[in-house]
Amino acid sequence: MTKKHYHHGDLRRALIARAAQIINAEGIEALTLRGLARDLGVSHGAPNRHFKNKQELLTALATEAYQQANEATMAAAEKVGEDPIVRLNAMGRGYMHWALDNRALFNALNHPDIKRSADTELLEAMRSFQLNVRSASIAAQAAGRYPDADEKILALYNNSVPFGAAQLIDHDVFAAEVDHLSRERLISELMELVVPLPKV
Amino acid sequence: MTKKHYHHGDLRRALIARAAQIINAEGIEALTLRGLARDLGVSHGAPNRHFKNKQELLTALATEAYQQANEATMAAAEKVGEDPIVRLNAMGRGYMHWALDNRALFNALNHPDIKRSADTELLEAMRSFQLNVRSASIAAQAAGRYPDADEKILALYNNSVPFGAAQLIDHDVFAAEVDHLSRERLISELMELVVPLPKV
DNA sequence: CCCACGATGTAGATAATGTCTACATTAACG
DNA sequence: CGTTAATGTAGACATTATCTACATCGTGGG
Repeated sequence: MTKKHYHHGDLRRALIARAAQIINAEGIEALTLRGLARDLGVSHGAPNRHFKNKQELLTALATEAYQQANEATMAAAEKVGEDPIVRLNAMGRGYMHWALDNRALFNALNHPDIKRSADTELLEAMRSFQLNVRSASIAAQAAGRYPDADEKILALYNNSVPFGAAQLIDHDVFAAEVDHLSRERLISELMELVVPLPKV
Repeated sequence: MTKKHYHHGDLRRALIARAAQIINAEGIEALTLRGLARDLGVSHGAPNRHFKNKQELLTALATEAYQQANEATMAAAEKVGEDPIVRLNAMGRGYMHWALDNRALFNALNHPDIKRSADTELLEAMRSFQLNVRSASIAAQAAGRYPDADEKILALYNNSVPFGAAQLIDHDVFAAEVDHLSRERLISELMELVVPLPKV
């Protein structure tokens, strides 16, 4: 058996990971620092060494989530090449896939109580993601998509669909739909409504 | 001064109203039953007469929110007459206006921790709202909007934009945009991207 | 008219939590 | 190899959710 270290090794990371699980499975109200400590086999005060309070833990969790979402979204764009319209479409799909594959983090990212107490690092992560989406939106507009629309409204629109749809699916409002259509097809057809791909 | 009644009068309603304020102002973690009791000048045990536990209060709050959102959305449709496409557009705008005018309730409605513990009444309110949106979506499709799209995906799409956009605006991600464009114009132009109104 | 009874509010107890503080152990590094 | 900062422990305290026994109210049947 693994010997008991006085020091955990990477308690900070373990706390964040376990917190994501709990929030996803039982909600933020069921998340307790003492419970986390118990689950990880450390004393109830240990988490305080890494997070001054519960809010700080939640903020760290959201930051992690934003960074992952950003990476997944941009990676999806890189895969499809240069066409700005194809890229924007791919970003929406990439975001949705990430959201549905990482529901715990996705929920953290959207949690109103987490955003409320954002620190500098989280704000930076949010800003970075927003900038990427906005740039892609502007590039697609330059390539001929909705040339007359207000740039800011277009960016809001582009955000809203993957963001809103992933939540609606996650919250089971559209659970039946996801059962019948394959998820891949659902996401593709949905994004086709927002950013139609050029006919080849 | 008002005399102190032993009985509050309508404590249940007062609790829900105050809870909405707290959640909106300080988050769900700051909401305590004892705090509510203090604010309303009753003993710490009084809320238990109306809600067996905190979850039950939150569920009641979300039910109220869904009913209001439903009413506001359908009232907006009624105002614009019979054309299904005009109605669908109006519903999106009506929903967004309600959401931004009632942020406390809107947040309750979207709160992942509230949906988790939905009871029969809340599920019914959610279902009713979904049915209304879906019917409107189908009617618009019959009137020629996206005739070839899958009906379920279309409904998801129609939901996602007002739902996602209202949250993005509320969470301050797009706060700057709302300052510069008037809210009315923002909502109209956004919905015009989703459900273009017929040229007159 | 009144009064018994259900609805509503009160007060105390208990277990659990967040967070603080003083102390213990360890790892890293000159 | 020893010092020091990082990390973990244990106990204290105020606050909370929730239960239970009791108090007060108002209302409808007699």
